[in-house]
Amino acid sequence: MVTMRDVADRAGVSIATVSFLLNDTKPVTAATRARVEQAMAELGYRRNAVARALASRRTHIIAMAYPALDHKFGFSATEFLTSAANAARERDYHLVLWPVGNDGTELTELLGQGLVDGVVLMEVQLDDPRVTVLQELATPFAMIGRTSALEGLSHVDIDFDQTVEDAVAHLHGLGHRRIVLVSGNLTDPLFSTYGPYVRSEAAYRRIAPEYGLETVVMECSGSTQAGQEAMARLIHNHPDTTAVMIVNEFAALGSVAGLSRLGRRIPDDISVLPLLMAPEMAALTNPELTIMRTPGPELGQLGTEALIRQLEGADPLPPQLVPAKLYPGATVAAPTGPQPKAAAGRRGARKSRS
Amino acid sequence: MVTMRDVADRAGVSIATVSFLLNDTKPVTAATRARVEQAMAELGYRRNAVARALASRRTHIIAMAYPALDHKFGFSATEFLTSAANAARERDYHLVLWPVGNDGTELTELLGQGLVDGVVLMEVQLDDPRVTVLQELATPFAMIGRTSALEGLSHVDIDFDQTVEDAVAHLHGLGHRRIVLVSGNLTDPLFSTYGPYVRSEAAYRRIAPEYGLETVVMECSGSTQAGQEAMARLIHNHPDTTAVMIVNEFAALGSVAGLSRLGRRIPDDISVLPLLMAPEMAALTNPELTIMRTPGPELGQLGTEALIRQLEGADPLPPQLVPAKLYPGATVAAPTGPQPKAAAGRRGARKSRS
DNA sequence: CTGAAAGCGCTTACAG
DNA sequence: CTGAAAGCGCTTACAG
Repeated sequence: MVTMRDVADRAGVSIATVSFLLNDTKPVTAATRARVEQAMAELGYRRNAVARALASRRTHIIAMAYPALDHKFGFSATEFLTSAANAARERDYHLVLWPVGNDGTELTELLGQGLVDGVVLMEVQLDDPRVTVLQELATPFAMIGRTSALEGLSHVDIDFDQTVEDAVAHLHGLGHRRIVLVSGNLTDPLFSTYGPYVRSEAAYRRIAPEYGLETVVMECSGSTQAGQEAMARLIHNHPDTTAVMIVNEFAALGSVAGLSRLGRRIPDDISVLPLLMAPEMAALTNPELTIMRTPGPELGQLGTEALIRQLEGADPLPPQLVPAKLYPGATVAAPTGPQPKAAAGRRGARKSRS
Repeated sequence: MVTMRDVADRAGVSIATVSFLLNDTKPVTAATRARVEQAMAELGYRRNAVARALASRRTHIIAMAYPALDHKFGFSATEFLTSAANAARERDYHLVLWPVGNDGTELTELLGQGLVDGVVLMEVQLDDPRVTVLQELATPFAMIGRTSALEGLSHVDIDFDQTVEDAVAHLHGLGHRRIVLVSGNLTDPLFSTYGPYVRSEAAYRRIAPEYGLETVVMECSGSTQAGQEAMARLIHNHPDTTAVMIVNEFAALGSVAGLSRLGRRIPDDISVLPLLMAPEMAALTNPELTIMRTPGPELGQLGTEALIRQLEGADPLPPQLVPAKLYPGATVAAPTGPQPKAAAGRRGARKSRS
């Protein structure tokens, strides 16, 4: 292995000088620089990351902590992960993947090893024990998602308000007046404080009335099976529904299969609009889904960037909320059947929202 | 930060003794052990991973190198990744994710940093430049997948022969005599040497005749769109096909949609059997797919295990080939239409393969 | 069974 | 602008 010592000897300088040049931490004359750079090139020198980490107390490794047991690792999670890994690489950091429980004990254990400079937290609960752990250990971190209490916490997240607003506006504009939201299974303690469900539902309950719409929220677990079953309940309990918005991406896929099996034509009889989904997944159904596209690549990048800025002492990245944007497919269209009276009578009831 | 020095002082021993005990590398008397362990507990000592790495030349970090640009990161890849990350954690290793190109230049760059003990290679090409790089740098590695030349290379992979054999046997047993294989797009230089396509096709060409079947191989890129289009060609060129086996998981999903749009009933008119797919994906179609289930969790775990054994100098794990197993769904059934003469005439032509 | 000491390959005050 | 030296927190021959 070629060390800094070797380079210094060949260039006729001290190892300190090599280090200064390498890190651009002190000025070096052009002549010295040339000699050192030539020596490095000739020897094929590569700076040892471990030694650097020990001496500088900065490993340039960040961890992505995701609660493996509790959340399926779907397409969206994959987008977060790969974009975070790429963003880290671009900034000369490494990303390690830490599958940990939601309770923070494993996180404590891992952080104790001193291997990482900071942590990107995925699938954040409204009250997340991992946040407490990180704060107690004074470990820099950024959240992809948000706890309820946020003061001073670095985070990026989906803008659920804007996403739901855009989705409702789109459907309403097409003429839909019976729009149901399929959210999560809030009786499951794990998901009753899961941001995407809670925030989507809150946004829907606030926005739908502004459009003169009745609010109907259905609970549904995050699996294709559950999504399929939910559609049977929907048809039974809310037969006049013309459009369904659905939060979980797996359930959304199941809903299409479910409606088809129940003999409902999409989008002629009913429109389906997932609120959070990756395009790769949208292409999997027949017809291809119209979706609100999860900003996974953006958020993975932003979350990583927010963390690295903290680590480098740069200006902090302000919290960013990014909406899911409409990504056209073939499951949303104007309703064709007769409009329910109540809704029809409310046309124009939409409040101005300039 | 509590260091080994602090522990040693409080226990009244040298730091060497603490290290010996911690690593179980030299015997320590019960009395000494008790004192040291108490000191560690009282101080909340955690061994610093970076210092250990520098002194021992073993970082306990392994990298998963995946060619991000060239391969979609689908469900199967996610299964490999998460199971590898879990396996690493269980053995007290960390897994970093390296999105790298297929050509090995970035890999060289990253390996030079000395951060990882070894590499798990994903999406291995038959002739993979990354393998050359790893060998030249004498970096331990394990492949999930296989190059053509294998002597001495640690690897785990799908058992394509067994998988295709099982799939053909299953379909044949149900009465199918016109079984088409939809493989990859071999005109694309990147995929003409991609193991899953090449090996599936080779296995099919070898096995089908043993069952008295005519071999028909269709090319198809790895997207839902391509899978859909391939079905139009299939219906046109090979109208008497009763069953289709399809390698790529995205194309497989598209094929179901494509056949439906073309008015073919699945499985009444035609059976569909993907050769490599994750169950989460199989649930997405209507009807739900019968699949050969990719052994992603097994292979991710085995590949990681194979690498770690090399690193620890344990008995090497022999190369493992794991077949995809039949995972029942609703897209495979006995053919209902009239059997084509040629095939019918060959019944019983199956060679004995005891 | 235990310890003193060298060393892993860097970074970083400190001095000049 | 450059260098000598201490130190990061461990592991590991070597000696006893």
